[in-house]
Amino acid sequence: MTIKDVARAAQVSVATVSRTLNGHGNVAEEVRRRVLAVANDLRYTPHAAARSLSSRRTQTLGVVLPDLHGEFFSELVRGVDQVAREHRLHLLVSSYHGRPDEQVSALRAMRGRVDGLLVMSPYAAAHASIVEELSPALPIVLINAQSDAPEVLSLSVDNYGGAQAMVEYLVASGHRRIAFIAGPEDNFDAHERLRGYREALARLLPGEPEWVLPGAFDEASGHAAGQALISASQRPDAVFAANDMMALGCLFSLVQAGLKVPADIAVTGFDDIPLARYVHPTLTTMRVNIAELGARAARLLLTRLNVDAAAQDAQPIEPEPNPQHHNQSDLVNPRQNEPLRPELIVRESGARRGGGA
Amino acid sequence: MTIKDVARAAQVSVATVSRTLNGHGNVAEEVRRRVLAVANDLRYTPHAAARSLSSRRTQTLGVVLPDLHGEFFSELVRGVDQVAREHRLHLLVSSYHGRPDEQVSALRAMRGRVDGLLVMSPYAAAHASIVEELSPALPIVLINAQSDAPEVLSLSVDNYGGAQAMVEYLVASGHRRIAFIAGPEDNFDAHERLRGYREALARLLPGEPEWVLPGAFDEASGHAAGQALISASQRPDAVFAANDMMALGCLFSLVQAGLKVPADIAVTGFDDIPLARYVHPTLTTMRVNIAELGARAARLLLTRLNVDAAAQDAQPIEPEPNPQHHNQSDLVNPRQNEPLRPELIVRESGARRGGGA
DNA sequence: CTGAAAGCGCTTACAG
DNA sequence: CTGAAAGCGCTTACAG
Repeated sequence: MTIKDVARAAQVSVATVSRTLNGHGNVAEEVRRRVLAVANDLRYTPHAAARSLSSRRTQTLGVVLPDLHGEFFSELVRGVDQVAREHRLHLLVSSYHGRPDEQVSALRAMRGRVDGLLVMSPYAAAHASIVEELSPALPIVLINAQSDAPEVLSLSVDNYGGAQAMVEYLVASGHRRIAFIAGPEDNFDAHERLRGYREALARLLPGEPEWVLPGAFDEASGHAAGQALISASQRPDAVFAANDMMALGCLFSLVQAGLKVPADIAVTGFDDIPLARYVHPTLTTMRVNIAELGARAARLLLTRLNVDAAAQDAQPIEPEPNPQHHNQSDLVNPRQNEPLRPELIVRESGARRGGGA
Repeated sequence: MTIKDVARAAQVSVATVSRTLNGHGNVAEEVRRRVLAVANDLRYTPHAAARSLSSRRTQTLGVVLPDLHGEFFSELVRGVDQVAREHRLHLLVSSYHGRPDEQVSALRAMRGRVDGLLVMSPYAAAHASIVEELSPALPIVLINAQSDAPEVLSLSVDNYGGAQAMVEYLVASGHRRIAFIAGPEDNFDAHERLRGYREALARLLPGEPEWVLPGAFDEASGHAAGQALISASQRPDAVFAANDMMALGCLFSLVQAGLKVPADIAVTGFDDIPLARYVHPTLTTMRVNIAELGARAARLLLTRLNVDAAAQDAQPIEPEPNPQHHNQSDLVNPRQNEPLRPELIVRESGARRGGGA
């Protein structure tokens, strides 16, 4: 069942069938109807690979993630999927399970499969070379990472500002000795959050020393940090964990030790995972709208794709821009690559220190 | 950068380059090395669409889901992804957001994009026609649904057996009046769980009447069911919710009303969502290993693909089977399409009725 | 508005 | 073991 069969049945050339099916307009109305009717009767669907090969377009967006585990990635994919659907694009997902060499081949294999790529790489700039190798040929948007290559767009979460906002909140709530449970050394988000903690602490409480405990973004390391705090000679007023899983681990260890949260010690996190609102006490945290991050990254990529397409269209004859090219004026929003601001979610665990100051 | 460039640089024909890159073996060792070196130098990657068009293989598995929201789907995709990676296959994901008409076009559009399809459709047999239309051309594995078409494979969770096991546990724990919070009418899983509850109740407690409350698989309906139970003239000993979210909603409403769980009333769920181990009391439930479901569905699809490929290979000349064809003997496991058995996870909320019987 | 034909970049019998 | 050539199923200038 190919375009030839449709052409034969409709008594036209394959060129006319192609033009009709692609809505090129320059087809006589009567012929158009006939072709559409025949194609429908025959349940004809164009063969995607053939179409991609000749049109140089795959109608597919690639998403390359470090992993598919957990809510973060499913939310991200959900946001990307939503935008892709709006534009009738398909989604090819790929993960590299922490193996950078696999990511290289995964990225290379995208050639001829996707029109553009969304790449998430929390390991700071680890994959810069491959991205820069690909990006002239394939539009790429980096999520939560940066690249020196000017043609590589990127979109990130304002972890630095978010961490500052949390410290500001804790200080405003009367806390002074604020400990921080850091994330993995090689993690970009973790770094930015630590940097935000340090900056805000130095700015708001100039005399106060910083207090940083190591962590690995998992519950166990939060638990360990909590136990370290319990046995410290002087306990902090508040603990700010670089993510919610560690905050929960810490929370559990404090509660186990008989401490009251937040009366004895406040605990806050970062991410607003679903669990945050179910634990007792409920967790104060910074919410990051991951689906929104995915959706915005996808839109950013689409602008690149449309710009490129428009540039190609224009080359042959007229260099003047065609404003109605895709009726997607919302996509040329200049603020679209601004970092996403996390939102403070106040719940029980970070409440005001008993009676103020 | 095409295969021609590589051929020219290596001073061989494109056919030889193709054979080398595809590991066909019948290439002189010296030539093979030269081609590989040149291809590597040139950073050549075959164009996927061109390859697909001529080889009739896309090296891609399609996953069509009702939605991408939530842990269930991310776990499923994770399991599929793992198997796909092992076989160096790509993953095209698609969701239809509850719109059956969209699913039809989504499925059609898979032509030429994927070698096989994993389709999840909890709305009982709603999409039978489209699946049956496609399946002669495209191998399909249905997840948690069945089809009359014999060529459509399917894999499901043994919700019926799982629900029975939960009732058996509750009865063995001394509970007699066991209420059930049902799921959506049109949901296949929900139906099977209700059926399991009814069967086990009739079998184990012949005199006891069944007690079914409506629900919608969300927390709110579980909460409503809980309130209905509280105001009932005689409270049940235990409530078995058709999924965890409803169990949690019910749990919260009972605790709010001052009841003790499980002392006053036991509450159990189904699914073992992450929250289940964090609520108080922790939730007794049936665990369904969704990633395993995805992985097994993918393996089942792969056997179909390999069988078909083998059949094609065999047709031209020799009908004898080639046992070493893919060295994937684990894939021809005859038990591979057996339903996945959920596992009882005993936690606090479903504990033994005070002192037995 | 329509058709004949070239071409997209590969793979694969077919000959040698 | 190797190459010339057909063919996969489309799209798209190019003519008319």
